[in-house]
Amino acid sequence: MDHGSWIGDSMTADARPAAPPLTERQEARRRRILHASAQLASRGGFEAVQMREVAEAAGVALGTLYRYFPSKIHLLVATMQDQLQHMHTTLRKRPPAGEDAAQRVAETLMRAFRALQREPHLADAMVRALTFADRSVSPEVDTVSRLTTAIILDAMGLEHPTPEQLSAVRVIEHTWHSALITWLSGRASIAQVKIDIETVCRLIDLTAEPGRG
Amino acid sequence: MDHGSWIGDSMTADARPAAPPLTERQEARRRRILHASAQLASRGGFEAVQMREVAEAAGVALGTLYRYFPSKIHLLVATMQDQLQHMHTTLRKRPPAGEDAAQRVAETLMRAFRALQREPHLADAMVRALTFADRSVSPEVDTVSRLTTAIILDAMGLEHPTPEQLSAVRVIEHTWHSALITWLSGRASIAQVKIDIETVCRLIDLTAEPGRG
DNA sequence: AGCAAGTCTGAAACTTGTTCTAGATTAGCG
DNA sequence: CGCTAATCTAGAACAAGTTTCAGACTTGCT
Repeated sequence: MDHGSWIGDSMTADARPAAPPLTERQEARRRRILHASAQLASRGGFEAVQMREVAEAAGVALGTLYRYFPSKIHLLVATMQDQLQHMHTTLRKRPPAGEDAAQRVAETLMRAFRALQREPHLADAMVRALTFADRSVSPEVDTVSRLTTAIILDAMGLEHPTPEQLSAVRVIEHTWHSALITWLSGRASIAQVKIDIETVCRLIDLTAEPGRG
Repeated sequence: MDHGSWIGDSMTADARPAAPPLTERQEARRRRILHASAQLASRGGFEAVQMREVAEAAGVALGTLYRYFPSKIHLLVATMQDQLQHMHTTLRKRPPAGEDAAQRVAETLMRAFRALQREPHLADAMVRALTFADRSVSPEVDTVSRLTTAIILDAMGLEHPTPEQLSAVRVIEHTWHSALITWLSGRASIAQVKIDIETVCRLIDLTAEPGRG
């Protein structure tokens, strides 16, 4: 239940001193662990990411794995953070081309969705971990959430969103996560996820500032 | 991984013969189990619902518990089904009084939210189980989803919703579940959940049939 | 180089969800 | 009532996440 401080623990709030800078070998270990995690997840989803196997595949002792990531959930959320970062840079290269903000956001999310479809097991592991995470993972989940928000705001082309627009973005994120869950558990089709995304994106029109981008 | 057929397994599809009718003692056992589950969940949330403890509190052997509910997730989803049923009947007694459909839905969901706030640990256990459930629990999760849909449609006062309206309802459900998650994990305040609910309910206005209730 | 503090390893132990087994109990039926 | 199949019980066993520990290795510092 209680995890002490761990390697890479930067603690956003000022509760603890800033992150200890990682040595090169530590950085390499961290990367190997995340890579192993993503690899195993790609094979068999959440259940296939077994801590002993991750440790072995990363060439690291079990105790060390737990020092870097204090739980399986932490590990998978960090994996998602990693993947999202990739996606964000990829998306920045080819921004969506839609007419209005709603279209661009929908297009962006559908692009992300297609990427997830290529690795459905990985998506399963990451999304399940994200929604299952309890309070002890809040800072990490929050980072993921901020990244997602940034991606959506990018697509909207907004620098200084109004509170109303931020609400719409939050609702879009809610829908995005939950729609993914229903798809992953086989309760909704790809087409249905598409419809839901397009539906929720219409909220953006409701909050558009007249005479602005 | 593979659970055989179990007590109370009614199997909506015609893959298996219909539900074996439960004897009185079996019905009583099932109730005791669900009661124990809710009780333990109310104390300490998801983690506090431990299968051995549930079995003991229900006065039933561990193997029997698993015969009635093939996994902890199944048990908690069934618990949620149970609670939702109560809520539905309660809500029917005092229908929401708002002017338009969006207001009534928002009011209904906020009422449900307040009920959950009274037992936050129970809410934690049920909602986490619901979103963590994998394909093997799809039928049960689907039942919960249909119940939720029914509650929302009740609030809207619709008998024959259009496909567009059903999309809106699905998006509202997505927001509802995901907003609850963020609240439970301490990443969103009660006020923020309220705003998100009200925001997403504005979608209803977008899909209102002109000249109909 | 040589020491102190911190880190990593390998292996065992512990926890809780899940499965299995042998025998006792119960339900349905002639 | 007495039989048979299904169900229930107690308890062991197994699986995977998590914790712990003694000893080896690194790092930073002088």
